[in-house]
Amino acid sequence: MVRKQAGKVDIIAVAQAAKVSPSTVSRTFNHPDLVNPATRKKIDRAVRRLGYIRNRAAQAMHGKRSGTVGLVVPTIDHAIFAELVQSFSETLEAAGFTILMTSHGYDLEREYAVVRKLLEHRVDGVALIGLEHSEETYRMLEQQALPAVAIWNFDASSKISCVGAQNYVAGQMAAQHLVDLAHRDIGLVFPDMGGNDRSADRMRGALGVFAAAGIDIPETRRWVSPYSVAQAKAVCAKLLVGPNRPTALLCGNDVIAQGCIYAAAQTAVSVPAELSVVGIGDFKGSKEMEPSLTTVRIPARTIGEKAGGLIVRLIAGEETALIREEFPTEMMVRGSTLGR
Amino acid sequence: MVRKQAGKVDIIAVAQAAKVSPSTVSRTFNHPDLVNPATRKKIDRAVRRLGYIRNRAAQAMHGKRSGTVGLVVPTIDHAIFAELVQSFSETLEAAGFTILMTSHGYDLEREYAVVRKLLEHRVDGVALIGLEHSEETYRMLEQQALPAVAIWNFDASSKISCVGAQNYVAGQMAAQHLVDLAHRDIGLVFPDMGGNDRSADRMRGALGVFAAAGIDIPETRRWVSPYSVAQAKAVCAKLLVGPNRPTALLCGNDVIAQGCIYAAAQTAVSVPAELSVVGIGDFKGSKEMEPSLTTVRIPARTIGEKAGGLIVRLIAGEETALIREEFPTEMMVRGSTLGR
DNA sequence: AATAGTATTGCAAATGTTTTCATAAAATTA
DNA sequence: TAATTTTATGAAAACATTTGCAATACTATT
Repeated sequence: MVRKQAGKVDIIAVAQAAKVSPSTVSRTFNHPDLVNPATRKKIDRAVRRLGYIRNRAAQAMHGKRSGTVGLVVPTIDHAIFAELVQSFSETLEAAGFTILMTSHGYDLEREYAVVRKLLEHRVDGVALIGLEHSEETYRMLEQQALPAVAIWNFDASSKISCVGAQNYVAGQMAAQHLVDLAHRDIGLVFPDMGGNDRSADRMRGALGVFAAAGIDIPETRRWVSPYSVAQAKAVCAKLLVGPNRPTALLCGNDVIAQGCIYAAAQTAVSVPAELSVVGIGDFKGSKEMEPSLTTVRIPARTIGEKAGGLIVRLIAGEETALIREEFPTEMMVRGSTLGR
Repeated sequence: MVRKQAGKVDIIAVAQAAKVSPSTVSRTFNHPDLVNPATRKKIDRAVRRLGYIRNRAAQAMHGKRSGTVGLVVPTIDHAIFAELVQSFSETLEAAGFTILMTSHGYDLEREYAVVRKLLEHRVDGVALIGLEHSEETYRMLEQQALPAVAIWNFDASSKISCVGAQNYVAGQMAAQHLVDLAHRDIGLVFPDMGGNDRSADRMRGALGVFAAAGIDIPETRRWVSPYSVAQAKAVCAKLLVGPNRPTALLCGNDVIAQGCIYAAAQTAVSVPAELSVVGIGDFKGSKEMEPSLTTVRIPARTIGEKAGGLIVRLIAGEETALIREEFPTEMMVRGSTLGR
């Protein structure tokens, strides 16, 4: 008697049930046009009856694509990445891919490890957030000759394909807006910059504009806040009490800006009359809050979609060179800022 | 001369480079204690020099686990799922798994298709959101005897393991709070209930409490809003104008509640003096907004973590029965509600 | 020094599929 | 009706690993 693990339905079991060879079953899946409709029907029935599910792992061994794309994010739990990830994965799913997602919590060493793990799973391509990655990560990607795209940042001299905006410019825009409104005493509230080139670029852009306008931002006017409404609110609440407060706050992103606006409400500082607040990102809800948030729009959905499309093309081999797509940022002037 | 694809480094190439057999290389990875430390070092060097990356697909063929867990969500782009997904995946990554994530946009047919695709990739387990799934999906999971857990809802008679809260109770709590505050003219703002048992359960719970208190909520006091601050704000702004408005609003979740509060600010209706607003979920930021949102807390992080832990145990075979873990909801009374 | 263990290693079979090549059957043409 | 082409199928090799078994090389024991 043949030993037959219950529930262990493979292509051979299907072949036996349908009284054909395994090759034919395989063909029904991969090249249906090559098999007789009648046979196909028999096989379909057997597949259904046995509850057979193809084994992509075994397919992947034949140099076939695995049908997966790796996505590496610092964390999903940020409004902005959620939006990005959603549009990126929608695009890829529409093209028949499944997303292998991992996060590294802004730790570049861990990023290397997770990318490596993705490669072990033989993903057909990888997407990373930003352009700041360890040498090792870049080397590995290059050596494996794997389609890779960096999402979120645009850099004309990036080592891998990228789809995104110039955070540097976003920082400039936000700063310029405040300068245009004649603010001179400006506070900066930014997240920590370790392993986060987005933030660093924005800060650089902003400082450049301020310097050009002859505005100095001393250390005492710079605050660090994690990416969290709660913590940003706490940080801002502290800086807003007392008479010596800035007339405007430039925040590293919208979540921090949101925290600042709530802090102002809490401490009865009127926005925008007494304090202008500008964010960066234009997250969902920023426009709706009261007062609505003045911010620099970075088109997350579009970027996610385009990045998805690009990696599909890269995998299909339709695109072979290094591709860089830039999406412009846009100043969204709303209710949270006012001229001096 | 042996044909040798450049960059095609497999275990055999490593074996040759290290002058051992492929078996030994394999063992260095899977049972390092069985191989001589000196040999191991040789092999390690070869691996490093050649940039070899193991092929999990090939491993998975030997009945070994794939090291992946499927996660199926309606969408990631909701604050609440982001939090859940993050804590779930952190737990799994810590246990060495990689997440295969897909979304279905609240379409149960599509859900079946994506779960099937996950099975093709031979995930070691699957996690789904909620307990409302198609018959086919349940059947397939059962037939494949795959570790599966439903996250978010608790139901004492669920067909698969579940880790979550009772949305029914959450609805009750929110309603009871308003009843306790002596509100009688109450409006309901809920998302559409198709493919979304969470919402439906909350609504049922709330209506039960109102009925018991002798409060009727006519059709004219029920509004539907998608899960979006912007749209919720628009819906609420409309219902708040005019003299005939309810004294309290019970919202299907915090995002909608947030929209309502902004709408009130926009239309100069004072919260909580003129209008009480209660949400469900206690998302990040709900506590910080001004006024802070009264809501029913569903502990997303904890649920995500526990669900992750459970599926790990299920996969390891440490847990074999159907497990159901309930996490209690909690009424968070904050600034957005006031007695009549 | 002989024996019995024990630690290492290699060989070969097995895993679930795809694909090339060959063959058989059917359809078309002369 | 025979020859030719086309269509449909199967056999077997290939893919990159793991693992049971057997063989060999050490160690410890007497």
